Amino acid sequence: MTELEKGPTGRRRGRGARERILGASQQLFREQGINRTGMDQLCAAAEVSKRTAYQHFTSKDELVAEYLRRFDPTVLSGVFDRTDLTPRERLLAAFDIPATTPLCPYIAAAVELHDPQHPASQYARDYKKAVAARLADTAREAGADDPEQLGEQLALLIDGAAARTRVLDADAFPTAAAIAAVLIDNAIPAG
Amino acid sequence: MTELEKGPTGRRRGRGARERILGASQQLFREQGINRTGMDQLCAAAEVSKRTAYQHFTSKDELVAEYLRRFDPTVLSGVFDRTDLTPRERLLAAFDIPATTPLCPYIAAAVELHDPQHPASQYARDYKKAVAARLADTAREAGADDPEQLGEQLALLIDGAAARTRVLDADAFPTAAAIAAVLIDNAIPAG
DNA sequence: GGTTAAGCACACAGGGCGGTGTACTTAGCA
DNA sequence: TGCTAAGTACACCGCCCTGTGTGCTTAACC
Repeated sequence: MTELEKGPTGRRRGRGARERILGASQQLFREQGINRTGMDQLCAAAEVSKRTAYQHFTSKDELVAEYLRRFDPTVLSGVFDRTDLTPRERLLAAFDIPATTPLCPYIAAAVELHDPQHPASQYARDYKKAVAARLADTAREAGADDPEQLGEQLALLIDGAAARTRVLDADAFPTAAAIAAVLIDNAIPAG
Repeated sequence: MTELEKGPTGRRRGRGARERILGASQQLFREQGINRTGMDQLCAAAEVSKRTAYQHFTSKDELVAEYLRRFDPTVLSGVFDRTDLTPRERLLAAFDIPATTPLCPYIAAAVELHDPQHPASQYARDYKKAVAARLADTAREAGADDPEQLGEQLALLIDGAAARTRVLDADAFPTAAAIAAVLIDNAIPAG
């Protein structure tokens, strides 16, 4: 006599609570921020009882850490995997994507959590370094003089565009892309 | 028989509460963040009773707005006023200063308040635009081809360095300064 | 010296949040 | 069919936070 909806697996709504919690986190933490999203609201959105949530994650901090660790990087990695683009085009394409995303969740998390020792802050650093490394790889592929430097510079541009977009409420990625074009042309001997 | 300390004006500690509140805000909001700083703590630091604080500011939001509106921009404006430097040197000097400041308080406020309609968010936008305008002025003075564009670009670099410094817990301003040097040299015909 | 504005001390209301306790229900499996 | 793991519903605790009410004290100025 249950009126609960059945998922694609044919299981009861309740099954797979952990994934639904993480899914709701992705949405709510980004839209509203971490501190402004209470566990009550999050559980309601995930269609999960609060008790269950605290059986999967011992605390909200742990949930936040997992949310950042598991942050879906397909948006950015998708750019690096596009074989139809030249390395130079791939570097520039990195500035087209994030315009849709309001602000890099790692920057927001670093501000909101405000504790460099927080496990989530560690994941944020890891992610930032990983992005810079991938940019450096592509820069090397493009034949840049100093790929590490260029990768770090491009990563800084992305973060700057993200932060400025957030504060000014206006897309700053075109400006960043223009700078990137200059840097890339300066760093690649042949052009 | 009062044991209260006397200030330089000879007045009782209690006088000038508003200024002390704003002063404590400057320190605590920056060090701990806005949301993590309670009014109790702030009043204690300002040596002001809570009741008095709420007579000067009807709400914490109003205090936050005033804190941002009154944010002391001498650090940055001091750079622009240095007549001993060439315009080009002044543009580059803008990347030496903010290393001491943990993160531009406006970026932090935009994340913490999370509401573009918040009056403080308006002040944040005003400040960002003002900085970009001053950079553009100096760029024009330096003979740049497109001063507005260069000013916007340099402002983005500053924000990027600030954000990245915060997340990575490592000074990113040298990287930003290196990019700035490239942009400036590219934008000024004579060099 | 008396008036007035500014400030103080302190308790407390009201609400939200993180987190827990308890008793019940369901799905899957042997 | 009966056991177990997963989930549910819901009340509840304690904490902290913003904001207020009340009565008292002090400084400044005429």
